[in-house]
Amino acid sequence: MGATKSEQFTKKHNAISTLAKALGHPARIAIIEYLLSVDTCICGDIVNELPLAQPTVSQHLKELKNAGLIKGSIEGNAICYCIDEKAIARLQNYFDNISNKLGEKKNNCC
Amino acid sequence: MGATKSEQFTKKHNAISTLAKALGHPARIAIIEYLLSVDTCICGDIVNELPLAQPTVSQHLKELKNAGLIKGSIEGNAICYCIDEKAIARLQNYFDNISNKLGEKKNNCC
DNA sequence: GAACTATATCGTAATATTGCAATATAATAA
DNA sequence: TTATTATATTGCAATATTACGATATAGTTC
Repeated sequence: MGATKSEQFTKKHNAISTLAKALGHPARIAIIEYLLSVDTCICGDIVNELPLAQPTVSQHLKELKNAGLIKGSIEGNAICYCIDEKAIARLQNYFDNISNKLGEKKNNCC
Repeated sequence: MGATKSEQFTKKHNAISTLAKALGHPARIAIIEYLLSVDTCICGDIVNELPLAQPTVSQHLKELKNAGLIKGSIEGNAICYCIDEKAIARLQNYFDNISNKLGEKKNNCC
């Protein structure tokens, strides 16, 4: 016991929870916000932006990448990490949808 | 070591990551979707909807509640759980914002 | 009151995540 | 080639999460 029973849930539920999970750490939100704030994509100084050691940052970047939230391309010596708009669009869509459905509901609730 | 260094990050980053983290499990997404699908709020049969034991479901509900994503009100013997629209609105807003900012950017990226 | 129903909490085992020092890899610069 | 720089991987300790049986709590019904 202890392992998440992901197989028991639908692909759709797993897909959304994977995206959400990747954003479920302040360091990873900070990374997303940093990528959003820099205009050109001279990333790599993300490490300097965060109060964490380089291996830890690398690990967080890997998780964001695995979840499909960011993508990285090699830029000579450094690596250029960017937000993947598709993942953001998927999340935006998801919450828009929930919001709409909540709006349609009669408020005979809690 | 091993504990998340949440204190090192801004309140805003922690606030969003807390919401995202709460949605970072397929069971909790399934709960949200179930709450969304039932019209009147005769909850309590969430346990029957999920492939998990009652204590586990109760724990997931607690986490959603702690994060502010759902609220519950006692309805006689049972409990009526509902989505908290404010939390959804916050998330919707957050991703809308990111999406907009990404749109404004010149695509000199990855 | 006792029995029943719905939910929460406790305790604990299995697993996952977080963080970092040390080290590896790979490109660039000297 | 030998630094130097940028990033990734390994290994491991600390902590957190997930899951559930057993049990507690609290309301309902009889």
